[in-house]
Amino acid sequence: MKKKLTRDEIVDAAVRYADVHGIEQLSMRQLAGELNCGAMSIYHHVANKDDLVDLMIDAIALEIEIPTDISTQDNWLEAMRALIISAYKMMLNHAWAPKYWGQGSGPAKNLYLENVLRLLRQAGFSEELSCRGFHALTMHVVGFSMQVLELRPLMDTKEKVHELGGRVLKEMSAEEFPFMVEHIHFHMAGKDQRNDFKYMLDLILDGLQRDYDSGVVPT
Amino acid sequence: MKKKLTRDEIVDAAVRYADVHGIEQLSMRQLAGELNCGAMSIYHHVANKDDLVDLMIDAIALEIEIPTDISTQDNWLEAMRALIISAYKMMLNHAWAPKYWGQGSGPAKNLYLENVLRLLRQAGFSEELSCRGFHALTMHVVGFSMQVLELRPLMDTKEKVHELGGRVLKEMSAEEFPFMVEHIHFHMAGKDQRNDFKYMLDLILDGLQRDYDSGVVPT
DNA sequence: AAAATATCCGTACACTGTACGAATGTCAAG
DNA sequence: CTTGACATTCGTACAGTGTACGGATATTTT
Repeated sequence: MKKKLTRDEIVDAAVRYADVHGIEQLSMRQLAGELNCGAMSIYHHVANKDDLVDLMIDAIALEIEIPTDISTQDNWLEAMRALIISAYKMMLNHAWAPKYWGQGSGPAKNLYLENVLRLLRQAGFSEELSCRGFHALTMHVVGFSMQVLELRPLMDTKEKVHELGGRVLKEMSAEEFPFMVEHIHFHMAGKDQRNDFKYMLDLILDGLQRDYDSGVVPT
Repeated sequence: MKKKLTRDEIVDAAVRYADVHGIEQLSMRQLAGELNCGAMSIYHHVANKDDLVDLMIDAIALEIEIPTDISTQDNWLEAMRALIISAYKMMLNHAWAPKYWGQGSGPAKNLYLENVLRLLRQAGFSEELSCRGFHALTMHVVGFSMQVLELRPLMDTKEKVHELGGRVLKEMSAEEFPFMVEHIHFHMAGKDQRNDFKYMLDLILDGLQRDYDSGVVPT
């Protein structure tokens, strides 16, 4: 018998492999190669591949920084901002995560979700408004990171932006899609250095705060 | 020789098959069975499976209702609302769409994106603010529909909501996750009949309008 | 020491995408 | 009508996938 194989080792190796090579390249045999073991050995610690992905999701969920009770008391808004941004950054560190985030449900992920809810409820939001805020915020993290992660590999250097922009522009007529062409030129000029994630995050948070202050009932 | 096979037939059949059985069940052989042809025949009309998915994306993009110039003149806001909601409804009709939306780039999809940009620019938004609005709105469609489509099959009937809620509650201790437990009970009570998609959409649109009125420069 | 259990892994099977080339149909020029 | 070029269909084959099964070996329990 070789070395003792553990669940955590397997999951860690799978996460690393997916980070580097993409999750579509992650197969049980590849992973076994990484772990210097036979492919079927993995199945003694993991039910099947879907189960493995679930465990991977919860492994990366651990990277989210959970607010302490102390940091909460000051003001819920800053604590929430930090929590959501931390979750967002975690997603950006694992390009495969947003697409699979939804199908996982482990303790670390639950702790994250619990804290989103907690900050809202303890700030005095009604169950209804908390429910709305909860879904809005968690959706924003997944949706935005997915969008960014699709675009980023195509535009992470100035050269690539130009190369891609040029290729797209060649196939797209300026008569048919004048605003798209303008938009691509805008990106190619490198003028999009804003942080839209935080902008939209504040949009949501401000909206929630307004509804809270005005006592609006969600409809 | 059997019947003449066309690209559109293939793509339509693929979309229907993915709608019914899920895209993960869509294989070239299954699709060939649906079309009463050999698996390899498909490759004469389609480069490979990725290409097929691209074509599927553009096929469903056709379902988005594009605003006419007339409907635009009244007010851009209502036209934009209608356009975005139409795109959202299209996504809901094709559960596999949001995950693959990003990797497709055909004329119908481009026309949709072009119109999002057009409405903003013709309403007088700067390039900068249009860029922000464009990404915010298109992201909202994909992100929100993905979230909804993950949850919906688990909670599309009262029985399933109860069954799922009960199962989750059994594994989740109320001491560890009190707010999650409360949240699940809230959903199980059927009190979440709001339309959060439109709520958040208006949040974005109002935010853009405010920035426009106050002449804020995106940072 | 013997039996039970945990862990590892080689083999096999049904499935996938698709490269290759052979078969068959369609059509145009001689 | 014949012939040659091209379009279209599809059978076979191959490498890769997830994983069921059962045998081998190590560890623990009795």
